[in-house]
Amino acid sequence: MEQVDIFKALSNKTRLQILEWLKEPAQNFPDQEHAGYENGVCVGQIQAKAALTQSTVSEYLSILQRAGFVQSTRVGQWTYYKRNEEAFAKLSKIIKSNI
Amino acid sequence: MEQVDIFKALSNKTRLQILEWLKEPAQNFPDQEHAGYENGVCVGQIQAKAALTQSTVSEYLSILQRAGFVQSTRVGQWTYYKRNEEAFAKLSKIIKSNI
DNA sequence: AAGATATATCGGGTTTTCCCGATATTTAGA
DNA sequence: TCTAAATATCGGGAAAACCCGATATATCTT
Repeated sequence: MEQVDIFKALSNKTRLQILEWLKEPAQNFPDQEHAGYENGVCVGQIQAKAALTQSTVSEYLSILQRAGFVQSTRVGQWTYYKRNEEAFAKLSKIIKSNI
Repeated sequence: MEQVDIFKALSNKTRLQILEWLKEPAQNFPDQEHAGYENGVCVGQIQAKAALTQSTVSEYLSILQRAGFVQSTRVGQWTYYKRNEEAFAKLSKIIKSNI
């Protein structure tokens, strides 16, 4: 993954919003309460909130995952996505000193 | 300037490279020695190193400036661009805590 | 004032991104 | 094993970004 692709992943309003939402899963996705939030939030919940099609949201999550900002866990027929805070810390450092 | 436009400004290899070059003006632009580096580096020097057309480089610098990453100073017929380190520090913090 | 130099702006062809609908894949349950 | 549900992948039209050449603007020199 090249530097520029990291920034491309963040160059979209919806993707930035998804990352924000995932900071507070319980508050932003109360409908998923029954399943808990240990593994993050499933695609369907994110899609409903983003108000885009399922395919688009799935692709966006894939882009964020390739860039390292989220990680996914498959549980049955659901795929849960949660933030990978290390990636943000790493990028923060890079911007502070390398760029 | 919206968050997403900050990242769009960084979503291009050449623009990232320009920002890197401007970290060490004397080393990366030795041909400008006579004029000093207090105000940064002039467009022509950056253009030569980037190997893109003058219009493209001028536009790229404008994009970086709108995003706050560089600031310009006009001296005679030259426009000098230098890094604005505050913008990087600010973005670093935002990524660490806000995004 | 006229010509030369440096930079900015404009118009547009090419490439990439956005976002969709259709379809394929994976897993659960009857 | 058949159907349903959740997600991933594919193909493509529309919008945006890339990058160019041509031209406009600003400043310097003569």
